[in-house]
Amino acid sequence: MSSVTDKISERIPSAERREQILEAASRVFGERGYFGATTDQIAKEAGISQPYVVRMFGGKENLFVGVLTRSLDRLLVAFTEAIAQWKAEGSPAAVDPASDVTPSGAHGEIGRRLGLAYVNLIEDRGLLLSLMQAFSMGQDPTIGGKARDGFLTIYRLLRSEAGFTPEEARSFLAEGMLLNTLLGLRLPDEYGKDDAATELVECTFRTKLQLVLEVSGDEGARA
Amino acid sequence: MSSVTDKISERIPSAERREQILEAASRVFGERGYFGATTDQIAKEAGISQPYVVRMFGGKENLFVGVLTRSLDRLLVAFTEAIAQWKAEGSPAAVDPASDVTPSGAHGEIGRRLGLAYVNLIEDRGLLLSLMQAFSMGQDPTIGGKARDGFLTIYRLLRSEAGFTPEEARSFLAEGMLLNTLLGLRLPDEYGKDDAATELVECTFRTKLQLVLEVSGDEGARA
DNA sequence: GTCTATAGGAAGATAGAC
DNA sequence: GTCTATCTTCCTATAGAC
Repeated sequence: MSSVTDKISERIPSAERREQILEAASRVFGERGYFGATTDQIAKEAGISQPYVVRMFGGKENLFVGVLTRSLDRLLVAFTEAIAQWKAEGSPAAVDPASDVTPSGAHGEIGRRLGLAYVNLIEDRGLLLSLMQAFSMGQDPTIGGKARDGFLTIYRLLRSEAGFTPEEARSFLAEGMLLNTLLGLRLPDEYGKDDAATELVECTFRTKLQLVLEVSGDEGARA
Repeated sequence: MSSVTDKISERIPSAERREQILEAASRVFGERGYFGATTDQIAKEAGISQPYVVRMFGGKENLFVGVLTRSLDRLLVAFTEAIAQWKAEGSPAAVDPASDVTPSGAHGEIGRRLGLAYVNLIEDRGLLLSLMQAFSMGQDPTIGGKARDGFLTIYRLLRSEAGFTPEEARSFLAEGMLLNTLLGLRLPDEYGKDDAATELVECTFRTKLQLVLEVSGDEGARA
């Protein structure tokens, strides 16, 4: 059996190893970005050697694309499920545009469900942060295209499946991008330490405050 | 007089040179992020040698902090001016909270003015993108703190000077973060090429479409 | 104030053994 | 499937001349 001090990792199927690496990479890329992250940090996080990481994915860029693809897939799945469930429970067929004016952010019940599904993704440490990192790389020849595609796929899903108007979709995405930004800033770590930070975090994460603070704390402890 | 092919740059006051470097750095950091940008790229962009960039700021990190500070200053100035002008023209002393429910995003006239001031900052190529990059570096011991401070300063300004409620401030910031994200994704470059991209860009930048497309195009041409 | 030369140190990738 | 050793490239920072 393998002990913690073994230098050579247990021999496991490559598919499984691949997934481990993607998870580790998601966290490290999320923390430090594409350029800031090193394949060595990712390897250590995954408990294997640096060359193995590179060999498995054929290079750092491919690995990042893998992480991005995985993150987008999970996000799409989460949204698709939320929409399916909403429809199954009998969604208001079509909202009268004129009456669809709610105080903060418009979009009704489906908006609330999608928002919750989004916040729940924080549990997958690194997912939203990796996405955010990718979304700042539009200029990159390889990554930029994938990032735009993914973002637009989400937009189309909101428009056609969730029935959002362009305004509603924009507003919903905006909330998501703010959430990403607060995570990127590590503002949840300031909760209780700074009045403005506390108010803003509370106001943004109301529904899931506990989750956010726990996850944020974990990350702080490891760094 | 100096010709374009001169190897040695014109001798100019250090304050002026400093500003040139900050401008160049703002663009490069905005494009590639803190880790992705190299001091050499910045030097080339500024038309001077790499060691001079380092010497002038004492290191890459200090340079980034300089860029961040400059960006935040300009943003604060723009907002402060917009608020001052709004107040001078006789702002509705205090909005009745119950009636302050507008279709897309709440916040009334002052929100529109601040939003316009924000979009206008796109003209300073690199400013918003550098900010966005900084906002994803909360984990960095040096930069993270400055970034959080800056973000919270904006938040406090919105709350106390512009009279926003927490909800309004959050909603306003969210719109800003979406705008940053679209710029980071280079989505304006897709305008007219993809239906979803066109719709979203149009919907987000309505007031300033022309400006956005021009600036975005410029960047594309240089890359 | 500005440069050239270069030291010193990562970091990504490859070769090859087990 | 996984590692050790190492090549090569690139980058920040320093030294020192003009």
